[in-house]
Amino acid sequence: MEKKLRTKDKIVQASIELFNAQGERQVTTNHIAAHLGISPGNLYYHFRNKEDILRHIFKEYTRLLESRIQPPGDNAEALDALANYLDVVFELMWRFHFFYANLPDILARDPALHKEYQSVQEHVLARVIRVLNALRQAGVIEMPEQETSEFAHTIKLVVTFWISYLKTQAPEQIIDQASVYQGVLKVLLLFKPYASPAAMPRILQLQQHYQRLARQSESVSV
Amino acid sequence: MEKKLRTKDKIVQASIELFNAQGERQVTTNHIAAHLGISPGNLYYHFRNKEDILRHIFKEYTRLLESRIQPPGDNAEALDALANYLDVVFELMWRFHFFYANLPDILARDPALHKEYQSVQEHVLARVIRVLNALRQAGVIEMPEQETSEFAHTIKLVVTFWISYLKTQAPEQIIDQASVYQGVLKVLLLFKPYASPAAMPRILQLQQHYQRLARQSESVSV
DNA sequence: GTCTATAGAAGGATAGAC
DNA sequence: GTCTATCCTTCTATAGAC
Repeated sequence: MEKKLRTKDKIVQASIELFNAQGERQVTTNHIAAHLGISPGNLYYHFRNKEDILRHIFKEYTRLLESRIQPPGDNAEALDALANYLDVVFELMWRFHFFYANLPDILARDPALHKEYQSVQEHVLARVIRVLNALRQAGVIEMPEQETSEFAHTIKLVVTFWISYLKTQAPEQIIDQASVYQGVLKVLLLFKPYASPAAMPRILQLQQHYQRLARQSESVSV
Repeated sequence: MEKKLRTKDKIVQASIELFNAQGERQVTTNHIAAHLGISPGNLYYHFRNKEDILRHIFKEYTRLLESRIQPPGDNAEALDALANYLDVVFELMWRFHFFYANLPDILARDPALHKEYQSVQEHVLARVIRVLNALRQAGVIEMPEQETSEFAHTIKLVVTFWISYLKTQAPEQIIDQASVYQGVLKVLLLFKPYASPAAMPRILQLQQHYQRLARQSESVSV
């Protein structure tokens, strides 16, 4: 929240910016330093190497994820929990989209980061399963209980690689916030065939909500 | 089919092998040359650069894809067309899994290859839509017509990034043929909620077929 | 904390002899 | 067609002065 950032924080913020704009692989430590008007030596005073920067970025990502997602105890309304999950996940996906654009590559280069990522993903999977079970119990979806876990994996796959899919389909890598939100619609589509007739209006309402957010983007008509 | 391969073909074959085993990014032109016991200079006599090799590999991939997939006119049985699509796509995915393991990265480095890939993908999308329409007309699935295209994209996304998902989830990148076939099961799961009661037995039968192929792998229990 | 200068390593690619 | 030798470029990372 402070206006004055220490150099270390400025490096993290500039890295996120540059990675998102040009791709993580394209941006070197020298580029980051030049962008900030500092020397490479100074950057290496604050971080051991580029992986070290990436780990800090991931920590920041995790911190935001955990702070924004609804606490598990909050049983207000099953569909609200789903919307909250989608809101949080896709907004962070937009803010850190460089990470999702080349996930296997980034993880393969740093086993320590890969481990951390997996540990976070276990929590995410558990949360998705919890949301699905709540939706079943609330009568929103009709889904065999033994399919829940598999379905949760499918959701996670679609969410995680939506950005990558966009990049492989689009002629240029024009990823904007609206195109990211088209991914939410893809996830909702997965739910639709499971929706109970009674819950259909609410699902359609949710769909329209995200359609508005995704509208601005004509980049990909998928 | 010939036993004697020209050096150029040997380079392509060795590249596929090494890329699959160690990842495309990790394998340099020098590695490829050394593996074949030839000089780097010799390799560069046959190929302008590494991208040139990758383009040749992709051409080989495309050739196999088109030669094995059922011709569109063949209206024998809608579910057979689906099985044929899954068989061909996942078998080739296994043989060229390095390509799928880092698709956005590989495509981002070579705009020409990206264009070719997109052109092939358009054909694939059209084929998937044709299969879906055939399944609807045969009464195998019940799906609103206006959802078909979106659903086809979802299938393509899940297929394309199944390998990447495996790599992000598994502790080590142990991709074997059985784990690749678990992706077929994920795709079938997408179909299940749309299956008409009458067709369910056939779908389950297909599911069991691929479960046998996927059985050997305990690497990931997703 | 920050800078300048530079070492060091890796990979891609080419020249020229055979 | 193939080899040896080598250059060029890019990037990471460190040493040492301020």
